[in-house]
Amino acid sequence: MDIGATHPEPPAGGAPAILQGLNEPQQQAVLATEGPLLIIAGPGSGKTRVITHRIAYMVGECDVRPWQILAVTFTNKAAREMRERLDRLLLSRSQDVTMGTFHAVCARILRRHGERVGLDRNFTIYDQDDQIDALKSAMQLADVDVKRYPPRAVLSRISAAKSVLQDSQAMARAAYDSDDEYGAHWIDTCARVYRYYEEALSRQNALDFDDLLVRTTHLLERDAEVQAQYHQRYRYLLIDEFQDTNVAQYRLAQLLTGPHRNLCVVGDPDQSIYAWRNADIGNILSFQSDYPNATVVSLGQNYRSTKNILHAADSVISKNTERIDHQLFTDNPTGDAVTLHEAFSEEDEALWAVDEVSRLSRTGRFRNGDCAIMYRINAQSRAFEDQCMRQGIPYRLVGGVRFYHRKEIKDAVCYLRVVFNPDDEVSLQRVINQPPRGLGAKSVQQLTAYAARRGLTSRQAMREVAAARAEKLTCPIEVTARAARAMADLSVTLDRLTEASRELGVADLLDRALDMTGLAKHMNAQDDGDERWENILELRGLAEDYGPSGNDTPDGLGAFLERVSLVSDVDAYEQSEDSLTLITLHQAKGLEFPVVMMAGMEEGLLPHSRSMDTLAEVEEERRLCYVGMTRAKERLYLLRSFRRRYPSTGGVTLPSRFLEELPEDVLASPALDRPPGSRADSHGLNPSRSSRNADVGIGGSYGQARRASRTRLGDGAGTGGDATRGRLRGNIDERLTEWTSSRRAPAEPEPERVPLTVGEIVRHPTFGEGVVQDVEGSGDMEQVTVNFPGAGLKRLLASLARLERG
DNA sequence: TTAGTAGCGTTTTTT
DNA sequence: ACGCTACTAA
Repeated sequence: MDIGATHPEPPAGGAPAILQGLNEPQQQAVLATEGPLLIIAGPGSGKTRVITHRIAYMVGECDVRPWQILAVTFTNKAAREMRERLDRLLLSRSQDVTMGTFHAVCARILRRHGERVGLDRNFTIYDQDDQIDALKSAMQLADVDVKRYPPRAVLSRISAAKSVLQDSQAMARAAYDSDDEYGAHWIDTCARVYRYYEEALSRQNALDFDDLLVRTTHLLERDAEVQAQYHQRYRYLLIDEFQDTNVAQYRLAQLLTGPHRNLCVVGDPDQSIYAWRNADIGNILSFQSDYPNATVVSLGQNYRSTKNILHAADSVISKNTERIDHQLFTDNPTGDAVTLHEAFSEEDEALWAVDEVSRLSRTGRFRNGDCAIMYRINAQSRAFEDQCMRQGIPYRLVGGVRFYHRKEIKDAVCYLRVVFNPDDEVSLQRVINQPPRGLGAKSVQQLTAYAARRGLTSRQAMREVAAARAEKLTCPIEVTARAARAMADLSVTLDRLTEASRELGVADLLDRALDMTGLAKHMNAQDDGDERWENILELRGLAEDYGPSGNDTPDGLGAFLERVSLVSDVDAYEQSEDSLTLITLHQAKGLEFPVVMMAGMEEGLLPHSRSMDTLAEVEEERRLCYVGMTRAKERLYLLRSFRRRYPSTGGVTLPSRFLEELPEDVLASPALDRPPGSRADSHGLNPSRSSRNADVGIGGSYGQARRASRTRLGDGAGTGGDATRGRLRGNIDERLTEWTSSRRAPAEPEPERVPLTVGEIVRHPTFGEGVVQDVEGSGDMEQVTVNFPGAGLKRLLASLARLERG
């Protein structure tokens, strides 16, 4: 608590320059270098600045060596940005500060010391697709019906267990101890699959994402020597985005923190948006009880957004019930009103948004690069991409269909993975008949069955086939002569490639692999081959940085594959200067833009239909909305479309409940000011609209309607609340009004809901059948706790959840 | 037994 | 507009 007394060597001669321009709490956070520290940092509070200044202060003023600092970030991108900022403060010395995600840090530790817990250095890292593949095989072995137990659901249960460091035995025990027979059976089944899955991954010398954390934790727990080594090495630990860490990560942080207890965590409960990935906000509470004497600093002043934007965001987030109230304030100007625009279709939404961006850049006040369009799901990006291409607006799509998930990339990478780790079953299965070489389902099945009987991996079995063939003996596996030859050939090819990997750089190895396996030829023969080949070339460009594997080269094939698994952010490479950013709300965390447009502010999209059954889910969606809004510095647009081709919205949409939570005095709704006639012309439901050419955005009635709204936008005056509400209620084209009102605003008051009772059986569209365990509140606030055998205990808002009495 | 195709159902967020 | 399954032709 008494910071001045604890930090080493208070600088002589007044305040250090590094504190210049920081407010009092920020200075406190920078100066508290020794001991545990918790920083609760609201959006735009200069958190990144505080962290980098803190590191710079430690190195510059406190005699801390850069390599003694470990900074854990949420994404690789965040690490890169932190390093760039730090570079400016520390110059070259920042290169010695270790930065990266938990997963990257763990991978490094395991490559180095994994052998101490029986892990081969050449382990493969399985991503989610690989996990599903491996899990399906495990379920087959465990004789579990994939129809009744969807692999995704099972995997997510297993992942939840790993996130709290529970192994299959512990999970089985938990199922056994459970007094709920129905749910216990489900968990027990998962635990059984889990055991097979564990064994399979261990045989294949593979780790999934969760394993990276779990295995590193085990390593540090069981090997005091290694743990002490890291305590020696890292004297200062820093975790950013602490609200998004899971239990395993927190445990890991504690293990890495030596007796010095120099653990600094930075987070914001209101920006916790990864609970679905088992992030546990309880970590913040745990930290406070584990380190009762921690210095706590709260950064509440916002330097990013205008008063209007902050007010709007605060008004939304304050609707969360499970929340520690956290006051935000800003000295920034009031700024422009928040703009609400309601389009008729997703194409119109995109047209309007891109038009608005180009209009803003014509005014000279903003550039394309100042603007970002944010959305809930990746599929929404398409309409915006189309519009950008039509209007010739340069854009940068972040994430999207992930580069490494494209089929051709995945195939090429899997070949390299098999070359690197011959026991990687998942990758081998994927490429064994890619390109088609006569090894169909039957042959592959025979191969795996033979391998299983003999206790071999498939790759070893293939070698036997090749050996038998070379000796002109009969094939040990019952397959056709053609299949036997194909197996033998592939086996020889892979062995040669493994051989070659010792002396070739990764790019050359890739070339040879593509050639020898026939993948290159196959791809070129395909219709969309050109595009695929482009992607392959991009991968090759990445591979050029990686040399031969050698014996202990740190930057060989292994490093390349690790990078491919852990770094998903390809677009970091083509950061062209002045282009519009298209990004999901999740990915936007930690970023800021002068102009932010949030698209698809509709029920079913935000909040997403798959995340609105429980109060906890809706509150996470609300936080997501809050994160998006607080990315905006100067202008915030909220976009919504009346119609959307998205199954969960059912064609006609309802406005997001979060729009209703906006304060009325910061809104401007430019569409209101349009002359009544212009709308139908400009936005009409004419289906041929999509075929028109690109000049429409400039001329035509649409442009006029937009110009009419511009005057209103400029003066920043808020539109009356009633009018705004009226728009939300569907004060629009008559055809639509009919549709929407028939769906949304019943003429008669809704019939009183008959409350559910404990013990009643209900049916839920996603979770299936369950038993009501508890009922609280009434009316719209009626909350029920239901035990679904397939999904566990869920707390649902009865008015929201689509429950049927069973 | 394999390869190619037609039709099916399906769509969150990501280290 | 996407991938997976089931079917058919070879």
